Amino acid sequence: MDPETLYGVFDAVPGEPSEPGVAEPGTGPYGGDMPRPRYNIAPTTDNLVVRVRPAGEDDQPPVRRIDLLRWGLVPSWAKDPSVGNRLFNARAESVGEKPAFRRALARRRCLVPASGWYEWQKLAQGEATGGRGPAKQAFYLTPEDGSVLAFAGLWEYWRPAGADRGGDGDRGGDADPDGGDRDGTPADRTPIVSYTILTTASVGALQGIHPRMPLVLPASEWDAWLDPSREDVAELLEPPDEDLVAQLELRPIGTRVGNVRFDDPSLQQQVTPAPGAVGSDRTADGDLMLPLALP
DNA sequence: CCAGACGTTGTT
DNA sequence: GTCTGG
DNA sequence: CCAGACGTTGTT
DNA sequence: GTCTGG
Repeated sequence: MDPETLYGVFDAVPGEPSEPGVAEPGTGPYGGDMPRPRYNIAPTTDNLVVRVRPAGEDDQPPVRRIDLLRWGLVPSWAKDPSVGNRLFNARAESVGEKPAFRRALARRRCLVPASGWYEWQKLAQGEATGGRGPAKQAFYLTPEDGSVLAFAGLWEYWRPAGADRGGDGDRGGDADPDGGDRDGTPADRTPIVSYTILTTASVGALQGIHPRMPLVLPASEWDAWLDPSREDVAELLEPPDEDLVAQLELRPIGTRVGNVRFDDPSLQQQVTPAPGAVGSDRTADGDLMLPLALP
C-alpha cells in the first residue's frame, strides 16, 4: 500500500517528531519522506500504526497520529526487549487477562493499516507428488475493492531500566535519524514503542485456509477502538462479520513470501493453487474434482 | 515468602 | 508490574 | 508467522 | 528439536 494515502484514510496526522523510541515515518504530504510501500512485513520491524495520543497529554483534543512502531509488543516491565519478539499477536479471546496485554488493552489501543495479509494453508502430504509436492499453500487475503484494512492492535512503551532521562516526548528534541545515540549509548538502551496485532477465530471461507485471522475492524468501529476513554471493548473483540470476510479475495500466491528478504509486489502474484488447497480444482491426491450432480 | 513467567502459532 | 508456582 | 541457526575446545 | 531473527 502507499503509506501516503493513510493520512487521508484514517484522518490522521504525522506523529510528534521527538517521541522517544519511535522511528519517524516522515511527514508525507506535509513535507517529508515516507517509508516505501511494504509487501512482506516481519515481526521486529518498524511499521506504520495509527494511534490517538502516544503519551499522556491530557488536555488536547484527540488527534489520530501515524508513526513507525516496532511489531512485537515489549511490555513496560520487560528487562530485555527481546521478549517482544514473540508477542506479535494477542488472542482477542484472552487479551484482557494476559499480564503482557491487559494494561495496553485498557489504555493503548491502536489500528494497524494493511492492504491485506498472508496466510499459509497446510496441505495433506501429497501422495501423488511422492511427498515432494508443496506441503503448504500461501494466500494473500485482500479486499476486492482495494480498500485499506485496519487490524485491531495494542501498543506499549518500554524504557530500559536505569535510563532515567525525563521527558515524555516534547523535550530534548534530539532527532537522531539512526538507531543509536551520538554519545555512544548502545541501541539496547534506547526506548522502544512497540505494538501487537490481535487475532481471532477465522470466519467464513477463511476457515478453510487457517483457523486464526487478524481482528479486522470495520471502519465504523475505528473510532471506538481508538478511544482511550472507552471502557468496554468486549463487543469490538468479536470476530468480524461474515459479510466483511466475504468482501475479501483469497488469492493463492507463491512460496517466496515466506522469506522476508523478498519484499516486492511480485509476491502477490496469483498462482495456480496446489492440489487440495482452497480454490484448487483438484484433491490432495491430484484427482480432478468433479462437480456434484444436481437433482 | 521468593523465583520465574509474562505469548502465539501449530503440532510431519 | 503482577500473577502463578513451589 | 517462516527461515535459518544451532558451538566449543583447542589449535594435527 | 528448539531457539533467534526478520
